[in-house]
Amino acid sequence: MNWTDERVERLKKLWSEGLSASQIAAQLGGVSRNAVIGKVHRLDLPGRAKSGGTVATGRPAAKRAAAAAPRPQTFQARVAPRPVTRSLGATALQEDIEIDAVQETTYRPASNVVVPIARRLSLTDLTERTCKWPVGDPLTDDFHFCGCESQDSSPYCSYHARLAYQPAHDRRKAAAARA
DNA sequence: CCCTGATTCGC
DNA sequence: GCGAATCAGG
Repeated sequence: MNWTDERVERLKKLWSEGLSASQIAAQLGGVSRNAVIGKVHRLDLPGRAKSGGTVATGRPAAKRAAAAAPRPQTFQARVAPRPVTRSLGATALQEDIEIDAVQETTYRPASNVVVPIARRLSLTDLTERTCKWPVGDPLTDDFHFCGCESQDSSPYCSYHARLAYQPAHDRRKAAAARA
């Protein structure tokens, strides 16, 4: 990716607004957070005085001569595929529960399901370890993602994973019971 | 481990 | 100039 004037402007703006380098990288796209940080320094923009990082000792001298390191991957984790068949326009978690869990399955009455506390993350705040369960109407600005800690490499937290991946036999039972 | 920014240096 | 590798700190 090329640092066009326009992209540099966006970088300056976002950096001044206090976004982290990784968030800016995600927003600009096509660059790593390292690239963003490097650019920030080259532009001689004011650093974060004291937050997070500290003065590093820098890289130890040459060592990657023979490396030819394989490029890790510029993560392009977009939104996860929609898990459930309905309720795209649901406004809140509670509604998802009613529609998908209560009706579809033979609801277990007193199961100790812990409803996660939504962190209301926006798209650019998602990482590979945050729950990507969409909440709200994507067309309105109250739309956000659950953002809870996701299990293992799952795109969802444990709670939403249960809603997303209902075993076939569960659904069948529910359907039979209804009919 | 997750994240943050900082630095060096091969390209 | 660019940014991956690496470091150091929360």
